[in-house]
Amino acid sequence: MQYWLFKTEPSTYSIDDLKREKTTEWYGIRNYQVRNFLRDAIKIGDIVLIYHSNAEEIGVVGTAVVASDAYPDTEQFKEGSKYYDPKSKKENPSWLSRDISFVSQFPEIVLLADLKKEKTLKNMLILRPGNRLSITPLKEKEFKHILTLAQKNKAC
DNA sequence: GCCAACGTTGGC
DNA sequence: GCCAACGTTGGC
Repeated sequence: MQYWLFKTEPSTYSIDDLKREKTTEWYGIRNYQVRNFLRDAIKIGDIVLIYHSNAEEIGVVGTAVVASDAYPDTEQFKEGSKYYDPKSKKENPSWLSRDISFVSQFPEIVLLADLKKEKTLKNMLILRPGNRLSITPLKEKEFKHILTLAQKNKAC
């Protein structure tokens, strides 16, 4: 079992959208390192934290589970799509997607500002300045710690 | 293959 | 809206 953090801009796709759709194609990955995570490292059944970036409230908002193997990103072939890539050929697609399924939405967002206060999380990749990967691996310890923070919020 | 210019990400 | 950090592009 592995843990991952998936970033999304809620104005584009939020935890609410995922909750409504239940399962979605996680498309639009246009970074080779992240593409390789999707292809090689990520497995069906891995647990995902959903993170809202570039938003009024930045932080972790819920959990999901990886629900498919990697397959060609459907947007890369759609002319006019923001994610259209004319260099990508159907017989050798550049970009991959996986499906993820909604698991839970936290009662309250766990804010980035609060994550930064936690010693346990100080090595978490998302907190590293300049980190721009939209998917990052999480240690089990980090994942569980964030769940604990989410539970604490509920108690307040 | 180097590297400057440019574009994008993402927190503030 | 600003800007630092970083990836990508393209001329040489």
